[in-house]
Amino acid sequence: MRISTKGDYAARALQELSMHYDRGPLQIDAIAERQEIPVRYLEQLLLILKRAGYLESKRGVKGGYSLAKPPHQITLGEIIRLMEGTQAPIFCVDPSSREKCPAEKRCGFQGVLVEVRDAVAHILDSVTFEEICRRARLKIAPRSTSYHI
Amino acid sequence: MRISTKGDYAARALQELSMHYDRGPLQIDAIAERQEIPVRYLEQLLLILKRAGYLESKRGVKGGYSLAKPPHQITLGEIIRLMEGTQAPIFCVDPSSREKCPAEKRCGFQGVLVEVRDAVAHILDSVTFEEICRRARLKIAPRSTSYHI
DNA sequence: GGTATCTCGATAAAGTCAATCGAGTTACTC
DNA sequence: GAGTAACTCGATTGACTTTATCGAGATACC
Repeated sequence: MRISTKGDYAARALQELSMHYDRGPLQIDAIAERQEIPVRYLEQLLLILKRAGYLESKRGVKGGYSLAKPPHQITLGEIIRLMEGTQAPIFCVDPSSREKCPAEKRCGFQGVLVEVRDAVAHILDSVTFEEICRRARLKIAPRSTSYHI
Repeated sequence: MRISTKGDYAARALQELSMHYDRGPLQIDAIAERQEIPVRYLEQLLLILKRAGYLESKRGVKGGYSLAKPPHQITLGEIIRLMEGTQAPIFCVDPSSREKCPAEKRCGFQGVLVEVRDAVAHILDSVTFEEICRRARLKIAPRSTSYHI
């Protein structure tokens, strides 16, 4: 699995939105500025997230984006899969691909690659954005033990 | 981590050479044919493997490539790293990269990505080409319990 | 001397990634 | 109801990477 800027930016945007959850919409410009993402590119990514049901948007003055569900119901794994297309390290162990490996019958490492894929998926699917927020807050204010959303 | 044809082809070539270990050199054409790899492309990959010390070559009639060390001393992990450049899912957790993440101070998922990187490395580094041969042979002749190199 | 084979660097075709742009549409505010 | 702030959407572009392909050469064996 490789994470390109697409998945990276999307995850970072969702982190910002999670940290702002229940406090009204956040504007594209604000997210882009805080995470140093090109605005016009972020625009596209937020649209993808919206169409997939993760975000709600509001137009006009005081508009912006907000989460369509609480941070603890969104995992990093689903976002990466949505943005990157797959998590498989190689096409022959990609469940969403129907392309078949020509050497499958004499391939000794396909099994290993399946293990890799599953290990990665297990880690990413077990982390929600609530957890990501918690970790981000620990970095920003390491001494704080309180927990605000 | 993503495995492109480069790492894929290299690993498959090494598998062929491992299965032929101690039985003299194998020619590029033979390897290419068995694994359905473009000959002129495989040529380049074998050169990389040779320069890195994994292969020996012999020119002229009955020449070809052979392993420079026994299959159990080569891991899939080192080959993937050699061919793909890195195993890190993203630049900010790539130990060989000096590029720094601009958002590190407020990033909640860098830790998760480190976990992913280490999990992948652990799996790939624990598999040698001896093991890969064993698995390939099981596929080719599932009933055989004998073990030949 | 001739043939089989590896060696090496240059080049090219194709695809992907990461934006950038322009022209909308919607909704709020005054 | 005019104006402005904000999201929407599709097209395009430039750079880069991947995946080869090619031609000419060097080496070893018979």
